[in-house]
Amino acid sequence: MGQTPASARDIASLRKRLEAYMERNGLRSTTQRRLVTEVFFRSDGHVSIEELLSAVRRHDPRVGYATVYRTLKLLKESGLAHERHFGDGMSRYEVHAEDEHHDHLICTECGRIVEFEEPAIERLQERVARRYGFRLTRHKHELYGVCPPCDRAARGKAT
Amino acid sequence: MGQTPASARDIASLRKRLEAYMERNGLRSTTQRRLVTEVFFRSDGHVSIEELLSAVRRHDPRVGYATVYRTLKLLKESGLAHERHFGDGMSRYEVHAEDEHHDHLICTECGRIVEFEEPAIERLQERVARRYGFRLTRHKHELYGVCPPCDRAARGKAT
DNA sequence: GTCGCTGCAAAACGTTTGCATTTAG
DNA sequence: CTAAATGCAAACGTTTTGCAGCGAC
Repeated sequence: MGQTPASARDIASLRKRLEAYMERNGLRSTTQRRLVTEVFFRSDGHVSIEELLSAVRRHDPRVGYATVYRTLKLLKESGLAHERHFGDGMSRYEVHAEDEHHDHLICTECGRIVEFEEPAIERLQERVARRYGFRLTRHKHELYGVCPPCDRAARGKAT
Repeated sequence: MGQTPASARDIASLRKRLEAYMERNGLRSTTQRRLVTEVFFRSDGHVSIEELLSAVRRHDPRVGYATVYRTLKLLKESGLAHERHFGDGMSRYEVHAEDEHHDHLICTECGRIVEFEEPAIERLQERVARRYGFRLTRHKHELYGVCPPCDRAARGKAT
């Protein structure tokens, strides 16, 4: 599923896309940038800047906040990362695989994030947009609720 | 439609719900609180704190930011307001009519917000949640795109 | 007279930016 | 050598909070 880190083959392709983008824009491949992007590509799920930075710092403790922010901005611009806001106050980032698209189910108890795809919903969205004459560019669809383990725990405690 | 201010009857009911909530919780009905809530109930669409505060200050210039924030927190907690985040960096609030539910189409050019309802999508959401065993509590569904006037303007300029 | 509320200003939060220094090309 | 990238700390915009004084009940 989408929660698992990108495979070796995927990472090679991500690296390649990034290099192409950087070359095209006269950007430089620095030690820190390589480190941050590699850690990001291998991360699973939906990382925050904090999480990313502390993972990066395990390899090189001198890397600063700003570099991580700037590198993720670059990844967004190059289309390799998606920025998400799940209402916990900070941005989270996930690897953007060229083709695939999904939305999210979020557990309000433990913060677990599950990805889902539902083509029927996508089609209906297009219909809604057409109804109002909008040309759709993107969307955000998040379902908030309680995941099975948390729900069991809650029911256990109550009564 | 949902964009228009609540009618006189609605406002009476909102006021009543708020009073009940305040009484239940031993809260006090102050001049500022009444002013902020009245302005909010009469507002149409999706107000930001800034917009709300400046509307409030037209009636009483001494009211401070903190009061508006605190009053909106109260309105959220009492279930009378919904907080929304459309990615422009600040929270927006809308009156939460007991029964009705809708989602949003947002124009990325001019910021226009259109509300929509699509029961078929709601049903599919439930199905997705069931698929993963989640007990759904709420959701966020936003479609971003270009509204008809902006789209026309864009096409006019190009080519 | 309580105790909750207000207004102010200060702090907090995640994020961005200016600048001197380092480093890739 | 030049221009881009780094790391730090300071600035940012939004939201929250501490506190002395005020006002509802």
